[in-house]
Amino acid sequence: MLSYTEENYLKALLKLSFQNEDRPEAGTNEMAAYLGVKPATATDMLKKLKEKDLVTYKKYGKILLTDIGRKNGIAILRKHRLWETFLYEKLDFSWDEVHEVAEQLEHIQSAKLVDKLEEFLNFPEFDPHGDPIPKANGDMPAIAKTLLAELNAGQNCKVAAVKDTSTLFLRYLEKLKITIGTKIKVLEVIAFDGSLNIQIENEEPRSVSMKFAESLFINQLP
Amino acid sequence: MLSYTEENYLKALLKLSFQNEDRPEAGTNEMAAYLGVKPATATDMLKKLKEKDLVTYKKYGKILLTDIGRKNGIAILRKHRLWETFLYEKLDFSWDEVHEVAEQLEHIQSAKLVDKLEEFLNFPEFDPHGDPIPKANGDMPAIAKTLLAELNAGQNCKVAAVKDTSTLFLRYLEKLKITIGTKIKVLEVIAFDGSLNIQIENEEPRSVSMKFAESLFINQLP
DNA sequence: TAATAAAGTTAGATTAACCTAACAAATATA
DNA sequence: TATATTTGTTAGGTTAATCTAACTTTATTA
Repeated sequence: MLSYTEENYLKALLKLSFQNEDRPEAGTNEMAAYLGVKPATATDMLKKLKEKDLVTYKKYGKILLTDIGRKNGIAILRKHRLWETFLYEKLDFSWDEVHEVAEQLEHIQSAKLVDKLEEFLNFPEFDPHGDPIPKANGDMPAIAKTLLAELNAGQNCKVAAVKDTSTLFLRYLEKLKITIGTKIKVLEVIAFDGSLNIQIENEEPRSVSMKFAESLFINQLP
Repeated sequence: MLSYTEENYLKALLKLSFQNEDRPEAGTNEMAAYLGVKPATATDMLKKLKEKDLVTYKKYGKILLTDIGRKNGIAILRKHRLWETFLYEKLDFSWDEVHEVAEQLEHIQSAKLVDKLEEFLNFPEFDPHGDPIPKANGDMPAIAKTLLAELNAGQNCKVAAVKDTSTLFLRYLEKLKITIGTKIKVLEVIAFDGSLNIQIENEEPRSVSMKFAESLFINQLP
């Protein structure tokens, strides 16, 4: 049985490994920063996780999840995303409110609860932020990894997921009436500052910054 | 903010105060036994709770909840019973499975979550065991406190709640097709051993033990 | 009421998760 | 490549919640 804290370390490592697709390992400071603890604390915990065969760890080396560690991390991510979906769909929580509560709910221990919750929600594939929900066996739908910023003028796409899940960004999206699935057409790319002119569904064209375009994952449309 | 453990002590004290209607206070050993810790541990924690003004406590004296302590305890009970209702009604958990998971869920911190959950469940008054669910303001429907064992031959009643929530008892009730609201008629009281002959709804009459009759709270019917 | 039993407390340890401060290794840069 | 910077580790300490063992107070009973 893993402690609340151990679970958080595994989840952090998993998230960091997604963030750098080609580099699935992380460093001590990186993990500490992500978890809001001091590096010394992370060192201690990583040694402990190594003892439990959940991560590979060597002094001054990079950290990787073992297969068991990965399996556990994915189970937590699954719970997190199912709870987010529940909060959003059944309890009318907004996009930016779900995360904080799901951080707590993801640590509830009950295999039956997770599976029943999934069934109750009708086996959703994606959470409210568009991130894929792992199945009970650990399978996970492919992650969209094209950013809006990578498109050229004239191309069409559908919003697949948010890269930035900060409240500020999510509120801004709400204001622009952008949710998962919203269609966007790129009208023009401004070379000067990387900003885009886009058309959201059939609304009036508007401009968004490069920072904005780098925060949205999309699926291209023909 | 209360710790997980502090919350459990408050809830325990509240539960013990319900168990002895006329004696709302508890002793150190009693609490320790209830919580599964050693008396020395309970002593330490009670001192801490006293510092926080959640209980009244004096060396070698009985323990009582303060108003603040009671308020907090009721908030936890509210969460516990709402989650039990959710598990039972929405996720198809059985009578005897809900408690364990609700023990974990009751510690999730989010006022919005509790209130939204209550709304989602349609403001239930009683949990799956028939126990009253406190409202957001702390109000609580009256508790049925007549036992089936107190009735005489010829009297009718409706099952209001279970006094014993052990798996063994709940499973037995299921077998007898007794749930909250089931009508029972007392046909005969056997003076020898306190057992009863009863009719459950319109089933064949059957005998139940005194122990059984002392484990069910009922509301009398005319 | 004196002896015994039950209930409750204290002191001193332990464990998990955290910290600070000082140090060591690895990496980047002048 | 020597030095500076970044990254990571170690040692020693803190806090919350637990324990055991010894002790004290209160309650029961012979």
